[in-house]
Parts: sequence; structure tokens; C-alpha cells
Amino acid sequence: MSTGNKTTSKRNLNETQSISLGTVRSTKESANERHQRIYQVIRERISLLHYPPHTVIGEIELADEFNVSRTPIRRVLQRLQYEGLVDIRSGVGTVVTDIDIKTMKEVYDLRMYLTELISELSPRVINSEHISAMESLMSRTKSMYDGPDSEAYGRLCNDLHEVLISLIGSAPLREITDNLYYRSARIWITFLPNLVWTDVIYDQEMETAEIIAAMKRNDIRGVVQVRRYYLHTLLSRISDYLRGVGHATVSPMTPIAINSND
Amino acid sequence: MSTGNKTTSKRNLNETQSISLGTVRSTKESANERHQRIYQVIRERISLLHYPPHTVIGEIELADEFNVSRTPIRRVLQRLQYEGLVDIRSGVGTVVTDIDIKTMKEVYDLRMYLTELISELSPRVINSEHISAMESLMSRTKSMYDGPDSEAYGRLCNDLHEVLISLIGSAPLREITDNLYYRSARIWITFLPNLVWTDVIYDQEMETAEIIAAMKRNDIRGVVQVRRYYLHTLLSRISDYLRGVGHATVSPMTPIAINSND
DNA sequence: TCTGACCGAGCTGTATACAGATGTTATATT
DNA sequence: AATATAACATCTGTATACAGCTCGGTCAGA
Repeated sequence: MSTGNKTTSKRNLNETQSISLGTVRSTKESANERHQRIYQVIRERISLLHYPPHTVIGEIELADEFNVSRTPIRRVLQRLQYEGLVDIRSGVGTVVTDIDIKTMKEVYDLRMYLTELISELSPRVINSEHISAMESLMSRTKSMYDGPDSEAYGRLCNDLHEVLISLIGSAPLREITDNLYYRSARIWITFLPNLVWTDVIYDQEMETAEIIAAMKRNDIRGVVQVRRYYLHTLLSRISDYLRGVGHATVSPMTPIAINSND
Repeated sequence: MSTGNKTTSKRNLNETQSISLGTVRSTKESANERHQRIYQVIRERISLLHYPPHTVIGEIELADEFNVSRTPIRRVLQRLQYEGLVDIRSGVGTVVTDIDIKTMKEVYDLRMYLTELISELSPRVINSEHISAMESLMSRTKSMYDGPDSEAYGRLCNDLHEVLISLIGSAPLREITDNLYYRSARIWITFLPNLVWTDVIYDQEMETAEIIAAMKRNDIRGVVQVRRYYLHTLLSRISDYLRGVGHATVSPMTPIAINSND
């Protein structure tokens, strides 16, 4: 987010609405469909740091934006709270959570193990749509050497994640993997400005290329091993940064409540 | 206000963690505490088949019972829906979900893998409280040879589960393990009338004994391996029963079906 | 008798007014 | 001037009336 896209707020909303509604506009969406739509919009905003950690999301504000009352909004926020993305505090507001280093490492460790499970618990077959989707991601990845764009990179990561979880046949494992991803992904984006952009994109390109290669030889075990190694690399880069900067202080980003007076 | 004068000038608040859990009861419970209480009550009723599958739970009925309005009840039911225990249908009611075999096998496979992870992802140390809790469970187990009592057995399983997840140091893994347990536990209880009671209790006694033995030698890896084997045994007994209904029975101890989906 | 449209009981979904909680700001007191 | 206290703005939590949905029963018509 180094160069300003200041108009992303409302454009982002309209995009996502047209994506989720997409084809048919005549039929009225059901309550569950509307819940799912609003949920995905807000989750995406959190994951792309449009709502960075410690942001206070007002229920009335969202209710006005989506033209509903507070009740459906509260349902969405409560779900996001169960998933660990926000913290609803009575009398204060709904605050986007910030992950401490310990929890982040726990989540990444778990994700690495669960990624390997994908190939062991009834994976789905790889078809041509998966490969073409990955090749589309590859072209997007290559275009990112032009310059840093955290939001576009975040979307890329989210879309790659979508492709990968579509390979998971076990519904419970798919849900857990999805939740853990969104619980930790935005933290990775948080560290982006402190890392070397071309290194990050190079990692992304290598991962995408190796996943495509594994897909083409129908090697799902290879796919998940590449993914696992990529997660390990992410964690290493974050750890390296934290060691390089933070040994003077106790912990770089753990104290959540401390703020402002600097 | 015994906070004294620390370096925190005006930030002596935010001490809501000082809510004494065991001492003061006269203080009115907060909204979250009440939510947690009602949630656990209803979850237990579902897990103990007090609300068997296909039961329609009315919001007004629960609201009257807990002396609250529908709003907090709906929050609990939405959480249970998110966890897969109920299905909220507009215009119909909140229906306790039923078992399909495929999902059950997916959940049990996942539980077996995650159980092994407990000993690899920062497990907690085993202390004397764990052992004494297990020995209490052992005496309850032995008293169950008297006669079939599905509800008492269900409580026993739930309590054993509580002890085991208290060994999990990783908070995300602990939450996932807890959710998956309650998603599948009541299914096991459903099969109880079709199984040989003394066999089931014998399995339980053996598992408890071996877990105690592993705990006493401070062998958490042994604990989770016993647990994993026990889950495998449960799945085998159910599979044997299901095949015995249609075909001849298979060997009781088939190797763990890791990857197959048929 | 059979069929099909309709209606109503009962449930969940939504909107909204009010109650409770929290952090800040103003004010009185030392 | 410093500090404790009270008043207030603003947020979430709750209760409740009403709208929308589903399904079973009912009744008219072929």
C-alpha cells in the first residue's frame, strides 16, 4: 500500500457485490446468501488490510453501507469473532484483531501439517481448470515485478488459496484450512513493507511454477509439499526480520493494548 | 483500586482479566459468560442425545427456559450451526443435524491425525491433576459394567475429552480438536445400542488405563498414540456394524484406512 | 375420489427502541 | 496544578414487534 489507491474503498465494495451476485439479479437473494455475501466482503477487507488491525468497525456504519439493520451485521461480526478475525467489545466496538507472534507461529505450524494432510485425506483430482487457473495466477504474479502493490499481492494470495482448497476433498479439512488461512494471511501482508519486494514476488513465482509443474504430472503430493515449503519460507522471512530489528525491545508487535503515545 | 502507582499513568484500567473466576459469585455474569454457559448446556444436550438428530429446537422454548429473549439464544444457535451441530431453517426451526457416514469418516480420519499433532505442537506438561482426573474417570468407567447407560457413558467420554484437550498447548489446535470432537461424538453414542456394551466399556477401561500409564511416565506421545488407536477402534466397530447389517462381518482390526475413500 | 389452490399456525429473519457498558471529557475539590 | 469524581457521547447487548417463509390442513372443483 505504498502508492495511494485512495478510491479503493467503494470500488472494492461494488466489485465484490457484482462478483457475488454475478449472474442473476432478478431473484431476490435469501437471508443466508446475503449473510455470505456480506461476510466475504468484510473478511476480504480484513485480509487485504483495508481494515488493518486495531481498526474499530462500527455496526451502524456497516448497516448503513449494506442497507440492512444491525441484526444481520451482528451475525456476520459474531462469525468473524468465532474465527478470530475481530474482537467484539461491549461499549467499545468491534476491533480487528492483531496476532501475537506466538499465535502466529502456532497457526503457521498447524497450517504446514494440515497442508500435507490434503494429499492423504481423499484429495480431489486435478483437472485442466485448476491448471488454467494457476497459469492465470502466474501471469498476474509476473506482472507484479513492476512495483510494490500490497493489495494486489494480497488478492493474488487469496486466489491461490482458493485454488488450493478446491483440491481438498474432505469438507472438514477444507473448512479448517480456509479458516486458518484467513486467520494468518493478513499478518503476512502486514510484514510486506519490511521485506524485499522482489524477493517476495520471486518466491511467489517459484511456488506457482512448481505447483503448476506438479499439477501437470498429476502429483498432488508434490503440490502440497511445495505449498508446505512456501509456508515455511514465509515464516522464515518473518522470523529473520524480527531478529534483525527486534532484539532490543521485548517483542516487536505483541502488546496490543499499547498504542498512540509515541 | 489497589493498583498503586505504576509507570502506567492513566492506563491502570483494562484489568478485566482480574475477573476472579472462582471467588465472587454475587457479581452478575457478563453477556459473554452467559453466552458461554447456554452454549455449553445446549451443546451437551446435543452430544448426549438429549436432543437427538432431527430434533427441532424452538428458539422461544429455549428463551423461556433460560429467561432471556430470543436474541442471545439465536446467537448460540448460529454458533452451533457454524460448528455443524444444528441446521437453522427459515420458517421451519432449528434442526439437530444427522450423521452421514462419509462426513463421519472424514471427521474421524482428521481427528486421528490431529491427535498425533498434539505431541508435536508444544504440548503442555502432564501434572498430577491430570493423573488424578484420569483416575477418577477410571473408577467411573469400572462402575459402568453394571448395565448400559448411554448418557453416563457420553458424559464419561466428554470428560475424558476435556482432560485430553487440556494437554494441548496450541490454542488453534485445541479449538479445532474440540470442535471436531463434538461434531462426531454424538454419532458414536448413536451406535451404542447396536454394539456389545461390555466390549465398549472394556475398550474404555483399557484406553483409560493406558493413558494413565503413559501419563505416569510423562510420555505424552504415548498418550496421544493410545488415543489415536482408540479412535481407530471406534471407527472399526462402527464399520463392522454397518457391514454386518448388509454383508458378513470383516476382520475386526483392519488397518487404519488413511487414504482410501471407499 | 382425487386434485390443486389456498389459508393459517408456527417458525425464523429483520428492524428498532431501549438498557447496559466503556472510555473520554468536564468539573469540583484539595 | 493535580486528582478524584461525575456527566456524557458512543458503542454493543437485549427485548420485542412485525415481516417473510414453510408446511400441513382444508375446501372447492373436476
